[in-house]
Amino acid sequence: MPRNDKQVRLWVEGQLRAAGLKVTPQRYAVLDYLWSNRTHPTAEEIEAAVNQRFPCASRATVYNTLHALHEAGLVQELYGQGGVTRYDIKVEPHHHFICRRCGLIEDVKVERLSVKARLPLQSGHRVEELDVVIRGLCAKCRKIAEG
Amino acid sequence: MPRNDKQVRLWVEGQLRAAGLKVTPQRYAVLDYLWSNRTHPTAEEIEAAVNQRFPCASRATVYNTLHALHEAGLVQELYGQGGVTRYDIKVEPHHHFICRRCGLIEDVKVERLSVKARLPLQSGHRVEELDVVIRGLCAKCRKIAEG
DNA sequence: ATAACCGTTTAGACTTAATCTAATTTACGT
DNA sequence: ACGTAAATTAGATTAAGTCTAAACGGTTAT
Ligand SMILES: [Mn+2]
Ligand SMILES: [Mn+2]
Ligand SMILES: [Zn+2]
Ligand SMILES: [Zn+2]
Repeated sequence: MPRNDKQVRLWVEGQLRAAGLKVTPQRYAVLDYLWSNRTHPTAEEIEAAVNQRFPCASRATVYNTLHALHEAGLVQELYGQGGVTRYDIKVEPHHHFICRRCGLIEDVKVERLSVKARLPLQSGHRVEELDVVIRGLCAKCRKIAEG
Repeated sequence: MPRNDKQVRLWVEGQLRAAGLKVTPQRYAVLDYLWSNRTHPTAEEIEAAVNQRFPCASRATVYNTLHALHEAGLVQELYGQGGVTRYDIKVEPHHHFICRRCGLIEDVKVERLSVKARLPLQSGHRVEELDVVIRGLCAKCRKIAEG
């Protein structure tokens, strides 16, 4: 796990190369942003952040990159209410709490959840991944709702 | 659990009234359709099905109804790849398997999965619901992919 | 039954996340 | 350096879902 800027650079480049992707400034910027911002940003937020200093990535490229990273298993896509996909770097597996009122998304460590699937399913499907979304009211919205 | 048409009619009407909703032909049609079609249809599919005989529900009404039923806890919304929400009547809790290749959505009985959340979360959030999505390749796509 | 109220329905315009396209640029192996 | 396949781009396009203001119709009270 990289600690300083140089290590992050090498890690990001290594991850891209390992996924068979050319290392472009755009891809670097997107993956570097996701590495240092675990806030489940939307594609639009990523585009804005990445283009803050020197505009360098078009919308199409941001989407292309995110899809490539997703297929490479480096990035998780979160589909939620509102039809806006959010993106999350996949450094270690974790689940999510989502507040139904304010939309807050919070990581939930796997240790706080015990999920055991009786696998493989009888149907012959191959299970690759288990996404758990805990829904409810965050502490803040709870206060408001409970009065 | 209703068995014949008349019982279904009474059940559907009762559910609507219990949710504080007026019983309109449009709402009846949507809920009745979801009762008898557990295929995770999209709003568009529901609209088409409901309007097959006598057009009676506009797009806005289909969405209004689905949202009302969702808020009443009668209908579950499934957000997935492609930004198209799918709807599922909530008769008994269950989870879902989704094939990443062909998009197949299959119910997974809760008995096949043991999910235990160490709750409540320390954060003070109120947990209301646990959605589990099992992702992978369905038997059919598995064969194609594995050659 | 009648009336009146307010929740519900409606068509169609509108918003916007995401995709598509075809021309241009660029990373990288040789 | 060069050549080529891969990647980027601006802008048009698609389509899921929302919004609006006018008309309608369940429900309840009389
Ligand atoms: Mn996360
Ligand atoms: Mn289901
Ligand atoms: Zn909240
Ligand atoms: Zn499949």
